[in-house]
Amino acid sequence: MDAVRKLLEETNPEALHREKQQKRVGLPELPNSIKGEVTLRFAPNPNGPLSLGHSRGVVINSELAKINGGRVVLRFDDTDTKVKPPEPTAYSQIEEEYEWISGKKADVVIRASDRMPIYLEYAEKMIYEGFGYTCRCTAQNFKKLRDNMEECPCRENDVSLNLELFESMKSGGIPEGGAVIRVKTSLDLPNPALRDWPALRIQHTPHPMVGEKYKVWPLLDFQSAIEDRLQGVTHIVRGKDLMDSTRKQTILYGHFGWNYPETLYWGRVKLLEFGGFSTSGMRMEISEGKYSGWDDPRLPTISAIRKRGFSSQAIREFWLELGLTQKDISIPMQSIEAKNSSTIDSFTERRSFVRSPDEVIIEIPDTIGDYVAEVSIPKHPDGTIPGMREWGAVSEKIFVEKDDIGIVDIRLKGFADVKILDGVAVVISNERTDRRAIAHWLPVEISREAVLEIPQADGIQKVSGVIEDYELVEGMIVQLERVGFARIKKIPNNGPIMMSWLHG
RNA sequence: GCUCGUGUGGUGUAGUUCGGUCCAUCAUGUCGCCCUCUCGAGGCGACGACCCGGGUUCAAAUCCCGGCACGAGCACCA
Repeated sequence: MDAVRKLLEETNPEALHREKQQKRVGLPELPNSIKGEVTLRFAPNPNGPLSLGHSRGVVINSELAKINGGRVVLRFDDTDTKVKPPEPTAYSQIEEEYEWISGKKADVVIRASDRMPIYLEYAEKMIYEGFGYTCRCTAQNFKKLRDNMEECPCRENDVSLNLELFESMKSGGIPEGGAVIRVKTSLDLPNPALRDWPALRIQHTPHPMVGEKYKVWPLLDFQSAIEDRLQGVTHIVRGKDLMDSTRKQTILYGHFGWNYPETLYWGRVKLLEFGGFSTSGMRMEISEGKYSGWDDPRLPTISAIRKRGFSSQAIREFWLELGLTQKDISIPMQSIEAKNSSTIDSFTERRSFVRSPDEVIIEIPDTIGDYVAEVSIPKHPDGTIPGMREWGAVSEKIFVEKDDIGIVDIRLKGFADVKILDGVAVVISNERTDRRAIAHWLPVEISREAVLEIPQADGIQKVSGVIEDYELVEGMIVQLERVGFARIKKIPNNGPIMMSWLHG
């Protein structure tokens, strides 16, 4: 060891003074970027509102824009009218959800369906220049040829015929599946997915936003490539399942004589409790009545988790900590919940919620010396929220959880040490006399019936009890002492207060 | 099958570019303790990892070669 040390002193003295390593925080440097001249984009399909999975894109892109002095283009990739047709209400909802997640409006908002003339123009230019052609092969036939690195017969058609066919496609003269516009690539590319890839196809299904105006629609790889160029996108951050998109688009950029943006990737994320994030899948299950709507608490959508009470800061910190690795990962929901706990805890008031409440009679023995019946408990134990919950003077009836009564010697939080026997709690002292367990409880006067709804995979579990009826407001998030975080969902004039479970 | 990508504790993540106190960072988790009054909060502590096999080197998580495992793409979806 000493020999090594000596050697190091001679050859590499700095190595001896290395500091204990620290964890790098925040996103890594954006390659090839100039501060203030960075443009990123977030391009969801508006076939439904945003899911938790989408929020990664919002967070990463908006954060990169923030630290690089750049901007984010929110682009609706709505060029599929058939397989994943757009949902008209999703556009504005996504804009709003983007703002909620990132804390800032998108700098630019565009819809691909509004910009069709531009894409068609570029398609025509591509054909005219000879690096695009109209292919009338069936998908199966083309695949067969492509797999053998063989040209399809349409490839040799001259430009005028290609243009003529393109016109015919646009005017509706060719049925769906009857033709496609392809980008010429080298056919001996090792990756078969890249060979003469399709850029535009025919769709006769009307588009929910622009109707039947267009019969030819660009595919993602073409539309996205053109639009990124037009918007001056400098950096693309996308899932690594889209690596082939990068390669296809790079070929197209080459044809046009453009330089492709820097591209970064993230791996696939699965939430253990939910699996993947399929918008179309959720859309189907909602319409089947399996879920009450996009904001059903069992769904991994932004609207659902937001309604449940997750903070956008927690979502941001969560994704930022995962960073930009290309690993495919599975995350337990618990880790987002832990993040949320730490972000909301300091500004979340405490309340007592007694489950399975049993009535207990308070008895104050004559032998007790100083006794105070008044109870007031801090709204937050650390004082981050000033003020007390003033319960007033405790009369004789209180509620205690069934399980706590069995403990016998217990402390009623914020009030007194008691001994509970046969439904009677004999007060020992207001002050703590020993290290007995502390239980939450409620005087009858300030308690009100309440039901806590806990979403489960197979339905909603309902836990009933009594809630501390002190300054409760519909919509507020509280931490139920010894239970967990919950949202006050509904305070009806009659009947129990409804609460929805957030997490522990 | 072809193509591409990824392998650091239970789960994530830092460190890998340019080999060196790296007996490896941080968070979460699990377990334990504490709490000036929540045993699902908070505080403190413990546990726990470089995919495998070779090679280069005084020195390998880091470089080279070969395996293996996992994931994704191969749609006229995005």
